This record gives sequence, structure tokens and C-alpha cells, in this order.
Amino acid sequence: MVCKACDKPKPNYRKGLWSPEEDEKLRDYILRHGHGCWSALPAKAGLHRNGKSCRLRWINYLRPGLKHGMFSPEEEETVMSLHATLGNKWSRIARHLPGRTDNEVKNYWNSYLKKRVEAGAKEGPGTPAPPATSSGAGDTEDSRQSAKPGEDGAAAADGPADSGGSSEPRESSSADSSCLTGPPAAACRPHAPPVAPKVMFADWLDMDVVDCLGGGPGAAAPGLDAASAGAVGASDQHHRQVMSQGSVQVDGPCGVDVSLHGFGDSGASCWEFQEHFDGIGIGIDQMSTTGFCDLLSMSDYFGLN
DNA sequence: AATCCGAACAACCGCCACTTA
DNA sequence: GTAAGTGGCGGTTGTTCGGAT
Repeated sequence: MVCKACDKPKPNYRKGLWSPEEDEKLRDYILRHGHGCWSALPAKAGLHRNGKSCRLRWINYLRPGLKHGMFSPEEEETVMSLHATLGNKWSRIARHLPGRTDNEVKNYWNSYLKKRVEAGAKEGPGTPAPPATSSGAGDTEDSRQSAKPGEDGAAAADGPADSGGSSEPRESSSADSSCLTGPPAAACRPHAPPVAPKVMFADWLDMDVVDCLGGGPGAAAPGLDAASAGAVGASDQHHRQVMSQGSVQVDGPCGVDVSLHGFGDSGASCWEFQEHFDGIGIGIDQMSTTGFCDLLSMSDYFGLN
């Protein structure tokens, strides 16, 4: 991992919330060159942040394919199920939730699911808190829906209303994308960043590309152990979604292969990234060939590494 | 209308595992 | 074999907002 391109850490790193300009710089750089060596990235990208901060920002917020907003009942069930078996292994849990980050899962657990589980435990040891159902997540769920919807509202306001939901358009639960596809800004978090609407990875990788990359919707889940399979059995659609993932390799800035991964979906147009790539001179068709197909690899997703 | 409080979320910090020279 | 450096993970904190009083 030692990388000659990595400069010594600079002092005076900026901290705190990321500005839209910083986001833009980071995204531009990674989309052009891949992240490569994180510690060297800030200097190259013209950011006054440390590599860790950049990495976190990319992984938790900027990375294409991320899903923001409401957890679907299936996702909740998956989180609770996996947490029961894995404990606080948020990254492991997140691997079973396409488009969710460990940080998001962790936050969601700490702020919501944990309380529900505890409440359920108080009601009766043998009766764990019932997961939200597709017919309605209950009053607490409703309150959360109105409270949390998140940045996708900004996306809906700034871009196509269906851009967010296209992350899991196939066989996805309706509740999952309730905020992504549904209530516009009014129902979503008002203080969400007004820029950089959330764009699902599916929006910028055509399904045909995914098929070419080898992942097909009907592919099997290699190496998925029984426990994991059982744990996430309730959210089978997630597996099928993951089956559409592809993975390619490109040369990273440090001379190593940087694995970039795809997450396929319908042929929904990539309205933001199309615009973005146009801006930086990269054709959308170039993405598939240059490997700008970042999300989770199959192996990562299934915890095979 | 102003203030307080809890919730939600983004980001930081510290530790650990892994890789490479 | 060892040390240095990086990346990743989990815990925790800080900030912002909405709702209640």
C-alpha cells in the first residue's frame, strides 16, 4: 500500500462539512482518475482535506449508486436480522444492502432501529420488535418518513423525479423508494444540500453495459454462505439487484489496478452524470470502457474478501 | 414568537489489519 | 523479520433541523 505518490500529510487540513465546491472537486477527480491512493488524492484534487476525509466523503456521500432516504421494510428487516447475527459489523451488514453505506446503516440503527428493537424486547422477550411491513411501517415509521426523507428531496427538486428510485427499479419494494420517487422536496429534509442531487448508479450505467460486464439478473450468487443467505433471504430482490453488478479494472494513479464496480439497472438516462461528464469532456459511453462503474463488487457485497 | 428538546445525519477520531519496502 | 504507511471499520461527537411547549 505504500505509494510513492503519497505525500506526507499536510497540516491545516480543513474539517467540518463539505462545501459543494469541495464535493465537485473530489467527484471530478475520482471520476477522472479513480481514487487510487487516498492520502495523495487531496493534493492532486486540490482539496485541503486529509485522505481519510476524502475517502469517507466519497464512500458515504458522493459515490454513485448510493441510496439515500427511507429504509424499506425489507432493508430494515435485513439490518435487524444481520445485526442479530453479526452484531455491530456495520460494513458487513451494509454489504447486504445495495446502495447503503455502513455509516448510514449505523446511524439508522442507532437512531431508530435500536430503539424499536429495545421497545420490542421490553414488550416481550420472545417477541422482537416487528419489522415494518410493506403495508405501512406503523406510526413510528410514519413519523420517520416525515422527518427523515433526506437529500433525495433535493434531487427530486433539482432533477428528474424518478432519478433516485431508479436505483432499484426492478422488483424493488415500493416503500423503499418512497422518498426517492415520491414526495418531492416538501416531504424531504429541507436542509439537504441544494446541489448535487443524489444520483443512483443505475442512472449512469446502462443495463446493456452491465450485461456485457458479465453480471446478469439471473446469475447465481457465488459463495453466498448459508447464514448470509438466510439472513437476507427476506430481501431476495436485493440479491437479484446485486446480480446485475459488474466489475472492471482501471489503472489507478498509483500504478495499481483500481477496482471499479458497476451496479446495473434499467436503461434510465443518467441525467446528472451525463451532464457532469459532458462538462468534463468524458462521454457517457466512455464510462463503461474507462471503468467508471463504482459501487460494490460482488465479492465485497457478499463478504468474500 | 421565542425557546427548548429530541431526532437525524454528517463527519471525525482512534484503533486495527494488511501491504510493502 | 521489522517498520512504516494506508485503508477500513466502529464508536463517538457535533451540527442542524423540526416539533413541542
